[in-house]
Amino acid sequence: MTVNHDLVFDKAADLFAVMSTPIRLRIISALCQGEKNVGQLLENIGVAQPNMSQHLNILFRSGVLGKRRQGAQVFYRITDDTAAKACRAVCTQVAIGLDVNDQTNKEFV
Amino acid sequence: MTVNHDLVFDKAADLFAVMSTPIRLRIISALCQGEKNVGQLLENIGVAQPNMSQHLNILFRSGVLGKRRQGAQVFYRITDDTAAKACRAVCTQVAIGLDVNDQTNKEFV
DNA sequence: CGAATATATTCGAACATCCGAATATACGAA
DNA sequence: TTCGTATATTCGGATGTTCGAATATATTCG
Repeated sequence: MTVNHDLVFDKAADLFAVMSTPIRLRIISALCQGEKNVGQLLENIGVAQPNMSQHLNILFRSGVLGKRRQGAQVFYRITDDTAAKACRAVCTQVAIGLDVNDQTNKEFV
Repeated sequence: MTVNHDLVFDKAADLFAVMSTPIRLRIISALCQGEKNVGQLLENIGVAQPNMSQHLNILFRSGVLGKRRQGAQVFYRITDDTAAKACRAVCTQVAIGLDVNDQTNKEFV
């Protein structure tokens, strides 16, 4: 039994769309270092709080992130390794391309 | 000398945006098997010719594809391995997720 | 309970994207 | 040059995305 290619490309395109804004890539990158709550993400990433919330929701609904509430705070974490790896791979390659003086630059998580 | 993260995330997001439609993923996937001209791509992918041309142009301008003219035909090829690998990796993972009966499904180029 | 903090939702405008239709350009053959 | 084929461009409408502003909800503390 083999999978329907139409569906695969549709779903893959959806995932790429989820990763198609710098803010969401920043969020994924920040969470690669481990679970963080919204306040911590706001410290790292220059974006308004409601805007952050919307981006987090997009990442959550797409399955890239999971969340848990702890008191008044909500902690997000990466739940889709494929997305995180794609983020890391592409960001690393882009960084190498931009930084021709340091081809070993691998600082992207 | 270290690269500017803002720029990296911007450029990576652009690349993800380029890969965020099923048609363009199909094109990339088809070209992983080797260079093809526009007519051949039209045979493989159900899309109108002007539409195909627009998608090819987007992929070309972003650096994912290269092209060469040979007579009346234009041949496209993959020039950005990172994009092709990201396409392959994500499509394969999505396919595995969709096809729980065949976890070894690796047919995506 | 009321106030303070943390996070989420809704709304609307600005802007971007995708497609189909029509048209344009490039090349080869006659 | 004219015709036929191959590919590209332009335009417009429909649709989607992003952001800021305003507001709503959830939780803790006093």
